[in-house]
Amino acid sequence: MKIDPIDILKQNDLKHTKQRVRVLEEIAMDNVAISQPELEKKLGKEIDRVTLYRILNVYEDKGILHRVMDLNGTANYAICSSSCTSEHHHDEHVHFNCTNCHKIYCLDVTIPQVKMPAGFSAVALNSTAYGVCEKCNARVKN
Amino acid sequence: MKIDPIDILKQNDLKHTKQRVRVLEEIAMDNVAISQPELEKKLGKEIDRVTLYRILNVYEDKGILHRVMDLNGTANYAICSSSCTSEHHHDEHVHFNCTNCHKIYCLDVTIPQVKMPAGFSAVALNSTAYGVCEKCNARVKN
DNA sequence: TCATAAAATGCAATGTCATTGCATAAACTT
DNA sequence: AAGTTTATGCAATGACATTGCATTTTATGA
Repeated sequence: MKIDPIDILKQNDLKHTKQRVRVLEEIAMDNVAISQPELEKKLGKEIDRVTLYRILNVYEDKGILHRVMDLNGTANYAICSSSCTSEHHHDEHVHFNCTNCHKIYCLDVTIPQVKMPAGFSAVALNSTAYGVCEKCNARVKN
Repeated sequence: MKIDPIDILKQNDLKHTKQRVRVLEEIAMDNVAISQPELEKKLGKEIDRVTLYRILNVYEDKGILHRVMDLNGTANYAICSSSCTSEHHHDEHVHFNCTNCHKIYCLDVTIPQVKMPAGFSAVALNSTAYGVCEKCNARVKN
């Protein structure tokens, strides 16, 4: 999937600023979700802390990014599939949270449906696996 | 399942203090996970903020409680099944996070196993459904 | 039961992280 | 190009968690 930050901004009626473009570029870099602290480390020289928060919030509201919480309650962000809108976030894939490098991967694995008990109506289902990721496993072996 | 706070403390080599007992009592009250802020609201008069944090941490370390993060990154705590130890948390049931009352339920539904991509080794799998819970659904209908 | 040692508690201070208000700067419109 | 609207950056504030230390409480053994 090709990501064009400028297209995304236009489609969502957002003004085109270099900060917003940079954030999208950074998050689209690979298929892992990136945490707010990491983003801040990478973009801190170019973008103010506050602006970063605001951009991330706008993107989440618009359905451009989805937010995943890791075990420490830190927010991680990844590009949403194209079907997400501000009304509906479809985030129906399994996440993988590496306990070594703390990266969160969006796996290409759909979440198996589970039966809810009577009275409970679910609108979304999240699933996160914890363990050691590809890269960290490789690093140990070699 | 019957919960006896004093037994639990003995089994885990923890000193018997009234604060520790109160925390366990409060969390064992129903089958939903309770958040740190809620606990603080309920116990704030009896227990100092800091002590509460420390107790929760000890309980988590010992495998007495497990911690679930909600969408806002707030920690929620629930009594662990008896098989949890400080080395291994088995938390292999689906959680239900009510978007109305924000309670987190531990459902009696085991998480379906999912296949990991090559290279990824998972040691734990968490699953959380979001929606409206039993009680909130009932409240709307009547 | 009392004295002692070990540990938990409460308070104050510190640290981290997120949010708000406002002046300035940048982007879209005509 | 000028004016309006919106985003940005900075400073201040607010919410939340952690650490150090003095005091209190619990467990142990005479």
